[in-house]
Amino acid sequence: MAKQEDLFKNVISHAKEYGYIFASSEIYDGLSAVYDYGQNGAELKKNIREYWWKSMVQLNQNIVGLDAAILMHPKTWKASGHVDAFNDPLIDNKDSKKRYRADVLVEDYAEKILQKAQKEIEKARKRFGDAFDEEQFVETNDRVKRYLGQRQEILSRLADSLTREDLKDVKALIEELEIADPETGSKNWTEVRQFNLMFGTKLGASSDTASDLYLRPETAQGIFVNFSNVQKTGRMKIPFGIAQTGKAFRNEIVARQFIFRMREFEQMEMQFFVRPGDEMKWYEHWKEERIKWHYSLNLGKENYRFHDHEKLAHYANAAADIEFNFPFGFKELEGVHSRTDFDLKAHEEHSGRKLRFFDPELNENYVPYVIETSIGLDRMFLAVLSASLKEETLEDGSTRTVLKLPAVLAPTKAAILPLVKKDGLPELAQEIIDELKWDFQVQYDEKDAIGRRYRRQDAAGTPLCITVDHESLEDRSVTVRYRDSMEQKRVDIKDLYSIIKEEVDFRKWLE
RNA sequence: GCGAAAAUAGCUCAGUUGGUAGAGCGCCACCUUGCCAAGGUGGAGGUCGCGGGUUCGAAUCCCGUUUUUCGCUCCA
Repeated sequence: MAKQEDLFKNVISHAKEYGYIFASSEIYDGLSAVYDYGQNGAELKKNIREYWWKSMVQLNQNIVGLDAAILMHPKTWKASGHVDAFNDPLIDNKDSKKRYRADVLVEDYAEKILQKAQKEIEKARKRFGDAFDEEQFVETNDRVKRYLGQRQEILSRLADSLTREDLKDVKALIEELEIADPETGSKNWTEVRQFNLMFGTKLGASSDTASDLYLRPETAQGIFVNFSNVQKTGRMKIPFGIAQTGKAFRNEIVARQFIFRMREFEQMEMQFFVRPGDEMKWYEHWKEERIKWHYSLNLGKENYRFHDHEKLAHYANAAADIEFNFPFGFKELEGVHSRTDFDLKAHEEHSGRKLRFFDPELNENYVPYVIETSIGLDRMFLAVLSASLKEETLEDGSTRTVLKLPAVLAPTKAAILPLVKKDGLPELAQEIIDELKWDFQVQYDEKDAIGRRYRRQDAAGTPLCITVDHESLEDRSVTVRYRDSMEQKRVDIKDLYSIIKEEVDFRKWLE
């Protein structure tokens, strides 16, 4: 365990040292759970995004892209359920230090009263046998009437307080009912506080006329509200998908574990619209497709596993996570969800617009069902980075730090190194760069001994080093040195393009 | 949000009972060498996280605060 913590610390400090990730606004002490991507991080992140985008949009004729705005009409979040689901009144117990949802505490209490009433009913049923009339009993038995009345009173007062956002009254209710911490029995509660998981902002410059908006907590809704636009203008036929990458924002109570849980993060989502009844077939299809995508990067199959949801969200009828073995254990990396027609139906109701598809084969109109694949780009970044960082012991007993990034994702594809910085070697190196830079991200380095430069590129994740020496001036050949094997071979300068291409080719990696 | 720990140069860390701020690595320049991190010379870089207090004097003692890490909690 201690070893795992060390590994995670190494990943974090390596990420900073080699220009991958910096704390946001670091010169002002940083901003909690917000990070910036540095010169190498920006490249790696872009390459991951591109690897995903190509696999979705470019390789599938029935999937198209979209780039919806972060700001959306406030009704969107009412329809999606986020206004209700992301608004939790929370209360802490001062003795046990446990945190609970205040409304759940009260609801559980009301549930207990209901159980008492049901016990009475069961008792009566046994007593009266077949002659038992439940309806009549409930209406006439004082004890049952009292229980049910009590329950009703509690629940309506809770609902009333929550709609008025009167949190003081929720606290008062908990005190009046003498609700105790379910685990410890303590009644020493803090005030009830509202945590809105969505970031609010204002549209309009003057504060009195401005209207309240939210920064989107997920990118999916941008796809749903554009369903008909894309379907009609793209002449899309079911089944088809809409893919999107973009920022989403959540005001997490506790955001931690480096870039794993951030307040501002980037999602890569694809919503696949299918005929109702076909959803399980497509759910299985996309589970398989997505895990194949992950395996293609060779980060180790043993580092992935599926986790099927037992408890389903309000919108789903099947859901699985693809979990990755991060330095702090297996955690969610991607979700594949069968979202039913929940979202499109909700938007139909709230907008009054039809979000349907006319299926010529069935000759009927329906609201399509949706299979969602949703992956956190920042989490994928962390997965790639932490799985790639290796400390190797070489044959001679010395060690080297090497970042074995998949070459297709590496920020710099090749470093061009003159053996010495004289005799015309730098000039030839520069000539090679000027030829390669049109197709690949390449870098020049002439500082320090050649061995040291190799190691520097190893640690930064560059898959290839190309060394120019005196022989190069005579026969236009150079040494290519491979990061992972440390092997070298002599090649012609004119072959460099195809050698690099072979290493970083999208098709070679994904097919 | 609660509890615990930490914060000194780009990085890793020393810094004695309170007395002018240090090392190694890295970085920059020049010289030398040249195929796996190891040569030489010179140089830049720090209000010791921030704010207050005690003191003749605070990196060091006290209080507060911010950030980070770990545990709990939360996670459509």
